[in-house]
Amino acid sequence: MNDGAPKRKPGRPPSTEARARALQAAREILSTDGLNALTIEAVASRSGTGKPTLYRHWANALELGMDALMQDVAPALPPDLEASPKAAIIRQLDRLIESFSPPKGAQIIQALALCDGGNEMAQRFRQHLLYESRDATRAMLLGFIEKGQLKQPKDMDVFLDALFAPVFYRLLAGDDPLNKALPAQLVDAAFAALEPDATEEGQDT
Amino acid sequence: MNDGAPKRKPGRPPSTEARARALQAAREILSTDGLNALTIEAVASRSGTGKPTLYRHWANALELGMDALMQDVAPALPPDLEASPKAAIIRQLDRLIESFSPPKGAQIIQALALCDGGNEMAQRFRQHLLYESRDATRAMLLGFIEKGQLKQPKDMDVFLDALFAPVFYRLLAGDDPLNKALPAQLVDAAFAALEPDATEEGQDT
DNA sequence: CAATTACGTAACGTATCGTTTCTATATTAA
DNA sequence: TTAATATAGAAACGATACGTTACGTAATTG
Repeated sequence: MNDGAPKRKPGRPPSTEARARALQAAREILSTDGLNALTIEAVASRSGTGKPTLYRHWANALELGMDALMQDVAPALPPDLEASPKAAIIRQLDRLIESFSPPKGAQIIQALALCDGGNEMAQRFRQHLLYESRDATRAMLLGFIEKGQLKQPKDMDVFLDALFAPVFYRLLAGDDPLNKALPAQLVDAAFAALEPDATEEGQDT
Repeated sequence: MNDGAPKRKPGRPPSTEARARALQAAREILSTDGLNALTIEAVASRSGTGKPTLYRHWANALELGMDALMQDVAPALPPDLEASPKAAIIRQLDRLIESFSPPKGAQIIQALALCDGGNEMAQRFRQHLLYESRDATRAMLLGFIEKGQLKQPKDMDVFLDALFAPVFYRLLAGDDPLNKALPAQLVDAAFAALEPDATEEGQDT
């Protein structure tokens, strides 16, 4: 669109450095004092940025916090159709759980619960945290199904929920920290519903 | 224990009426203005209760809110071993979803995300909202298993997560309101993992 | 009645909010 | 070089809610 005309507006340009300093200060506050301590004034004083500057970039402290939290969440893995379906999904879930290591996971849940939902920042946040890895996994599953390596689940969304929802549920409950074994358990349970015949699992008892 | 001695302390007893007025005002504020608007001062002014009195009953506005929210959540159904396993579970989930009808569901999620987790109120809240129906369902499932009407899931907690986690996940995501069809979908998906042989469902295609 | 305890009101100091005003600085356009 | 423009950071503002205290009143026990 506006490629040939990198027309810069007159006047002093916004300082990318001030923005970066603010985000860095926010990440530090999050890691040590939590989301409740992340106030605009705390970030301003810690980063040496003026409050009006912060309000030019973010509508309020929560949006700043969401921005900071997103920086620490690894992007979803690209679909990997070489591995086995189970292994590929487990890798996606592992990646997700890694990004939610304390104290980040609880803070992300808090931000998800607090954010408005209507505004643009909240939508980016949800997309990044809830749907990116889910969508990548969906695409991967469709690939496996097409290749005949996977049976079609009755309802894809319900199937994906069985994989992803427990991760967030446990963060929300808070009692039971996410552990490394969870992804394999979830995948096993979900796949059991897909394999009424092929008993590759030795499911005696 | 202290049954024979209903020993009342000297002095004016706490007013149960003031407490009830506060909870009622809190419920009204929640239903119209949301959890963010539920401040101690708002409840005080609306209910005619003094702030010190409120602070005698609750440590802060969030705890008051949790107390108010709990009043609107129906208790879990008692185990029902007469119905079919699927129907009985669906009834539990229906009951749960009913309690989460807007705007309550989102507020409950918000309170779960915000509450400390360590303090006693938060534990009661989680027990009431996350675990009561889950525990009732677990007991019911064990009953069905004992009667031979249900196959034992590989991991009971993962199985219960497949039923309950998606409900909270969808509330957290916010995009996709809870609908009446969800419980049956969840139960179908979860049971698919249990019935590699007994095809009581007509699962063709 | 005296002692005790909760009630509601008013006021307090603190924190944070989001905004406004100000001067200094950086950048573009003439 | 100069004028115009827009951001930077500092300081102060009024507003809201916090959680606490002091006070006089009401209710209950002994």
